[in-house]
Amino acid sequence: MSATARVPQGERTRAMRARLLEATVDLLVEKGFSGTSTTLVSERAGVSRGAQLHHFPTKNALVVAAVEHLTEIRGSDLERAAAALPDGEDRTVAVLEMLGDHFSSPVFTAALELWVAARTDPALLEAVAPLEQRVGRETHRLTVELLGVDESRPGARELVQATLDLVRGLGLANTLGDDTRRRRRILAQWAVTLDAALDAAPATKKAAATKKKETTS
Amino acid sequence: MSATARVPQGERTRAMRARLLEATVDLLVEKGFSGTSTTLVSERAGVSRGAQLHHFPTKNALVVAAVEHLTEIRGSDLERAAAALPDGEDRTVAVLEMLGDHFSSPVFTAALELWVAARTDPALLEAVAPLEQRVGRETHRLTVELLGVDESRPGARELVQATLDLVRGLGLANTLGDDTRRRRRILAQWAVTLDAALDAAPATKKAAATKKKETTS
DNA sequence: AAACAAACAGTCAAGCCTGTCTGTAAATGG
DNA sequence: CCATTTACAGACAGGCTTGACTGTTTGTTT
Repeated sequence: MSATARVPQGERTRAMRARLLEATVDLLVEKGFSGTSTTLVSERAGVSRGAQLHHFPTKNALVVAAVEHLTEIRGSDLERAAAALPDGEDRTVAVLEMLGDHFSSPVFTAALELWVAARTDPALLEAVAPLEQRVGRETHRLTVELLGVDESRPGARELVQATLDLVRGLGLANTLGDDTRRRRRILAQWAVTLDAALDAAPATKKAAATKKKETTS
Repeated sequence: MSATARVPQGERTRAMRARLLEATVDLLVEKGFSGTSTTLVSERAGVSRGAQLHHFPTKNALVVAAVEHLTEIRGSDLERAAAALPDGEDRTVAVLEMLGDHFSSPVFTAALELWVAARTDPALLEAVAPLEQRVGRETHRLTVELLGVDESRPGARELVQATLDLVRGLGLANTLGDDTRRRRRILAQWAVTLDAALDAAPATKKAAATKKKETTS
């Protein structure tokens, strides 16, 4: 009689899929996209080949699910990091370093692998493109909010975009070796320049809340 | 005696290797790194498998040679594009667009594939890292020269680096679809900001030659 | 011109990867 | 408590890739 439902099926499925997706992301970072074979994933996840194929019938299904999983991780990572930002005077530099760190983290590396692979894999592209676009838009929105940028000012929007493309480029540079020191120097300088550019003719800048900086030496 | 050297061996070797390397680079762009199999390369190059293995005994040898080949192409491409730059007043924007175009071109795409693959392939990394570093330094030098930047001024060097990392990021964004319009807008704004930042306190700026801009509205 | 070396051609085996297939255990529903 | 469905296990075949290997042609050297 005791032998009724020990572990409900929903729970089992969730755990199994989670383990597989985590292993997939880990392997993307460790071995790259082409090195992430389904056999390796099942081994790494401690899941039998049969079970894996049950939950994800094809490699594409697995990878697409991994893309979605990764997108969620990236989103929550960013929000968490944003919430932990100090409110002090060096707000801009803190925001930039937070972004720079994110785009140099393993999650970005995994995303980069998928990104590059998707370029020559139509099926993957179909899954990656919309999600990446979403992440891009959200990151933009978040950055605008964190920096208190008035996007109605001409050029402001482009400067935010440039900032994000810059950290993407820095993230790319970071994949071939630790680039932290260089990144810090560059972002510190960019923070000064960006502030100057955005404060140039403040018009109705809502950032009245934010303390204005006349930092320049 | 007339039947001496019809086609000298050196010539044949050079032509054969060139065909193989070109095919390799083409396939990197078309199919990505993992899609670039040695069989495909030999087919594409119109070279027998035996001949291929004669010139490049292993895939690694082929790819490493392709990296070097690509590095040369990138170098000469950049120099050629630099030489073709107009001398007019919008020098900065022209330089930035030239860089942006280069980092959005097929050669960059091929380099990106190698770059990403090298991250998880020690043998490849050994070949890619030093060459990429060289290209990076040369690009930096070229940019400094084209923009007439005085690197002795604090922050100037970092702004140039930021510019290059930005175009790298823009190049990355361009791989998932044509991004030309957005890139132009961003670079136009970046040019304004960069000029303002570099001209801020001109000290002994040698760019006395370059016309000064008080563009800001 | 003869011997030698380099260039070129194509076949073959070993290994890996993916996805199919058959079989077993566990859980839910009546 | 039995039937049905879902979860899990592992063997297997087909395809592709790499590099080794044998044989043929072409250029070089003396």
